[in-house]
Amino acid sequence: MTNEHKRILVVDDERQITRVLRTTLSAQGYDIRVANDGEMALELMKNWTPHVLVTDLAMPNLDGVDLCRKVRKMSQVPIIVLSVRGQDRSKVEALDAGADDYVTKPFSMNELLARIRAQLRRTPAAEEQPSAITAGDFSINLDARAVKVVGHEVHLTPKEFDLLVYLARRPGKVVTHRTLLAAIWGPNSTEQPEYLRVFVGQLRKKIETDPSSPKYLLTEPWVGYRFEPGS
Amino acid sequence: MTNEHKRILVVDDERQITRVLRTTLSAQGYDIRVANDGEMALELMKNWTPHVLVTDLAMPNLDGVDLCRKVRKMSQVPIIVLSVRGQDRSKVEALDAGADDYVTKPFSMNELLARIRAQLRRTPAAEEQPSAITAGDFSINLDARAVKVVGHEVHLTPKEFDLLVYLARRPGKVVTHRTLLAAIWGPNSTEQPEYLRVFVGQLRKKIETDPSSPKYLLTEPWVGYRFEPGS
DNA sequence: CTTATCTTTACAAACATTTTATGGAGCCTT
DNA sequence: AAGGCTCCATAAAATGTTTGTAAAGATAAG
Repeated sequence: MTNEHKRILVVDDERQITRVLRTTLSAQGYDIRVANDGEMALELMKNWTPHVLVTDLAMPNLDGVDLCRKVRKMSQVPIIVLSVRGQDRSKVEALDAGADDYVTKPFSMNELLARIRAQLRRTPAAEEQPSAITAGDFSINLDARAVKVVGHEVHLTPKEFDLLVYLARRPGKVVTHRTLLAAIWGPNSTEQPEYLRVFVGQLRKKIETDPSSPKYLLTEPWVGYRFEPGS
Repeated sequence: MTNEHKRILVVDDERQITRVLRTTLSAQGYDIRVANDGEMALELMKNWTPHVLVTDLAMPNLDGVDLCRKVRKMSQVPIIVLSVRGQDRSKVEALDAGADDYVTKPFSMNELLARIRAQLRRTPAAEEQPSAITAGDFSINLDARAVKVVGHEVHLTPKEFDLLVYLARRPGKVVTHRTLLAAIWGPNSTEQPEYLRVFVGQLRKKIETDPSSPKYLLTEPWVGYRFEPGS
């Protein structure tokens, strides 16, 4: 099994830790994203649906235990908790809150990697879980490839769908033409930005109420496009 | 959730340990059986199919790592390894051999109990495959390989049946051509998507009221097919 | 040998994508 | 302020691929 396309969300407020984890895990071929607190992690969960979540216990805003509880309400993703606290009370609390594993800091990176592999191994059916992106007016069911805008279902062609999903996973962020072309049409097609305009236009016709003054799929002149999920 | 009827197999050659575990786990309401080495554990596995396996690493006859490997060939039961060895090498080896968790001795009983709960939580009813699928207008008897659509029985050939069942198990989800071909015709046949069209056509002739505008077996152009059970 | 099933082939229709063309909006130079 | 330039939006034609369907050949079971 390759690690590619396996997404791991790392949650920790200490930059030191997140930097090391990002580097090491990326080197293993995993797809990594980092959140600095629980709130941020929950936001990311909605659009990015990682295959494993690795989180610290002590954090500002929303601590690890509460994060576990909230995540469990929306997902079965395996959770590995990292913490300096070695008492059983902490461990029991975290595990009963929904965590699947608890590793005490300082820990060996090899051990963490093995534990991640063990968690990934248990969920080959990860594909079976309905994955969806819900944000603002949008609800995108990745399995059914169905898109709903304010409750109204629209049908998209493959490229349109890929384009929307790519943007919807990065709400509010400007994505350059180059990046979009590379993401949807492959890295060799970054020279002709022609299609992009056409497809953005078609997508707008399907998802916008008034395609001539877009609300969701915005143009960032000279740079690229940006997706705003609305309300 | 009650712990009753949850079976835990404890494997350790030290009577001291097994006695404590048996007492504590039984007090929690679990159903316990003990094996004193790996061989014995494998024997027991065949007839008793525990919900969790807790095993020591160092054992006569068949050690913990080998036990993991052998168990994994026949079962997906969660395995928790107990060991005095705290080096990452041991941990990595055991986890990669199929263990789901690794606890270093001495350990707190509360922690072990929490880890057992965490493992049990992940496997609710994963095992049982229903012998029939009923959804919407369809009723599929997997044993008899018989299909009824709105009460009307239809006869399907083996491949047609396999195709329908594969799709019906994932209602609403788009299944790619590649996946379908691999599932029905074997992983080597993903290059010739010819049959698929033909079989989908035949299946439609048999299950759809109007095959030219399908209602149940839908095409997702450029992607694959999708099954909707109707009403 | 007959029958049921599976495989292969061929072609028109349906569809997504790519290409091309046109008009407009904003920015810079003069 | 006017012209030239680039970038953006849109429509529509051209291209190429995928899909539905029928039917003929191949294979296996009884």
